[in-house]
Amino acid sequence: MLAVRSSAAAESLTIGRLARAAGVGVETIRYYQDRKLLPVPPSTGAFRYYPARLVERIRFIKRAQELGFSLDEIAELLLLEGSADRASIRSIATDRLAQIEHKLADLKRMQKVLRHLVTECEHTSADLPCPIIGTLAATRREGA
Amino acid sequence: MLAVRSSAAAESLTIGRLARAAGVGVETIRYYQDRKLLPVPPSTGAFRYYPARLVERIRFIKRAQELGFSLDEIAELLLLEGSADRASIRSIATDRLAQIEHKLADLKRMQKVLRHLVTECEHTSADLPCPIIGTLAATRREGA
DNA sequence: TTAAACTCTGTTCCCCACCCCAGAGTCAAG
DNA sequence: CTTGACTCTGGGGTGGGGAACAGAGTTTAA
Repeated sequence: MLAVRSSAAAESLTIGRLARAAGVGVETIRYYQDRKLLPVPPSTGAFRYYPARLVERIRFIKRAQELGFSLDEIAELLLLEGSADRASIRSIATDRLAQIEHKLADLKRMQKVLRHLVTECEHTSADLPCPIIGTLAATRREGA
Repeated sequence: MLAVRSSAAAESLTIGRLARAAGVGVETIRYYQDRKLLPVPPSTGAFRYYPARLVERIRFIKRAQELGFSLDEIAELLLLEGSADRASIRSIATDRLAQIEHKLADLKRMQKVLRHLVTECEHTSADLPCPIIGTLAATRREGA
């Protein structure tokens, strides 16, 4: 008998079982509690017992993380969960989208430069100094 | 007379002047010293004096950072600076390029999913639950 | 009943690239 | 010679997302 600690049919789990069920570590759950992403159930006795539905909540968090949301953003999403305020939810998502697009632009620039440098390095005479180092070392004199 | 502390014509700077000349903070220089990216000059007297050529070295570091190299990678590049070992230099650069391309792929996936979710959210009835939340909350049952 | 496995709270550590502070000493200009 | 700007060493904090551990108590299966 490890379940049914709280009222009626709500199964409850110890923190370790909850962690395993959700595929995270125990410390992660405690960390999410600190970050207010998960509730801290009252301790009836020595241990705390967690409703099984928190498994879904943890998976929500993990899926949101895969999309690049920070834990703070996820906390906001959780507050808005089940609310009718879809504009606010969209706003968090579009902010995140903008961050992603910004980062994409950065990375594409880097990719272009690095690709160019590697190609240069492959195709210039081995007697000359390496163009990768050379470019990094060069003081760019804009005008000249 | 604040220069010419060391031998002959090599101008030397205090750490603050070096920092300003290179456009970084004093702490950054000390940090780079800890990380072995910059030498720690011997202290002749109470203060240390830095050769002006370190300005170029710091700029090298900063330019490499803009291309996304970590300080450890930059340390390797600095060791190879001036060497004829262009294959090793290229190898560091192509590793970094691979990291960038990996990250680009991740971000493009996220972008795609988020764009889709935002569009869905905009175009579905306001009476229904928000599809952004819904998707995050949904337990993916692969088979069904 | 006993031993293994678990839980509790609290603290500390990890990576990365710095930033900020304190207090004491020092240097350069006026 | 004073003043103000600087330097020295050493320590702490940041954010993100946890991991690891200590020491004591608890539960549970055999």
